[in-house]
Amino acid sequence: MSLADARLAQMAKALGHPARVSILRVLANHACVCGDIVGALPLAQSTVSQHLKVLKEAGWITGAIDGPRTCYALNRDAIGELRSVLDPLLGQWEGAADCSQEPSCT
Amino acid sequence: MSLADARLAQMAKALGHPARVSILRVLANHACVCGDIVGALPLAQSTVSQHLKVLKEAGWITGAIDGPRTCYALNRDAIGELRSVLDPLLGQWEGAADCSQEPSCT
DNA sequence: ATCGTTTATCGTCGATTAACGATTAAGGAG
DNA sequence: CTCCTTAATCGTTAATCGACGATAAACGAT
Repeated sequence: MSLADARLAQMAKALGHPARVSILRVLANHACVCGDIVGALPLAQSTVSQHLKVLKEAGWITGAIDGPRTCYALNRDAIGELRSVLDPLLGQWEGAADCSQEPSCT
Repeated sequence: MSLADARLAQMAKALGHPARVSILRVLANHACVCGDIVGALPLAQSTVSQHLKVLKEAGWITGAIDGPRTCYALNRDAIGELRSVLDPLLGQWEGAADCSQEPSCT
């Protein structure tokens, strides 16, 4: 229930949709497009806009207004943040007790 | 839309709830408990059971039946799988074009 | 000032999720 | 066999999500 749990859950939740993973992949390859994402995905413009909003609120991307369009880019800080939150959890993995050898389970 | 996208989304979606992150943390610390998780979280037994089911279906944990109880453990393979899917994506990050310097955005 | 382009927001609808209590199923202990 | 414990499942309810079309807002160009 820690704050880190909530933050990790927020980032993971934003990742938890195939369309949003695809969007991140598009942004990783290309530069920062916007309406181009609509062209790259089989989704309506409003739907893509919604997904972008979710990703932005979770901190995965940034959006810069550029005239009539908005330029989206990956947020590099998000990587570090994800790793800093995920690694401690995954690090414990390695040393985690194995059920089948634990007396509490047999 | 690749298969990897769907898999990543599936794992992330399962992580995308604070209670499930907490459950993973409990399993990382302790050994593999089961009803103990109910005691560690402010949730009803049926709710915890549901979350465990989600985590198991996503491959995050394994469940071994042990008499009248079930012993849950972190699935070590999940770490590797997550990393193998996530790292290539995050790796592209570093080389991703920056919006503010791209001609397509100015 | 008006038009066309681009994106965000609104309203809606069906599907899914999260939570709970109640019930059922499976074993171990007496 | 009968209790007791443990966990999974069922049924329900409220809330959230995902998708869409339609609309509105912001801006550049004519």
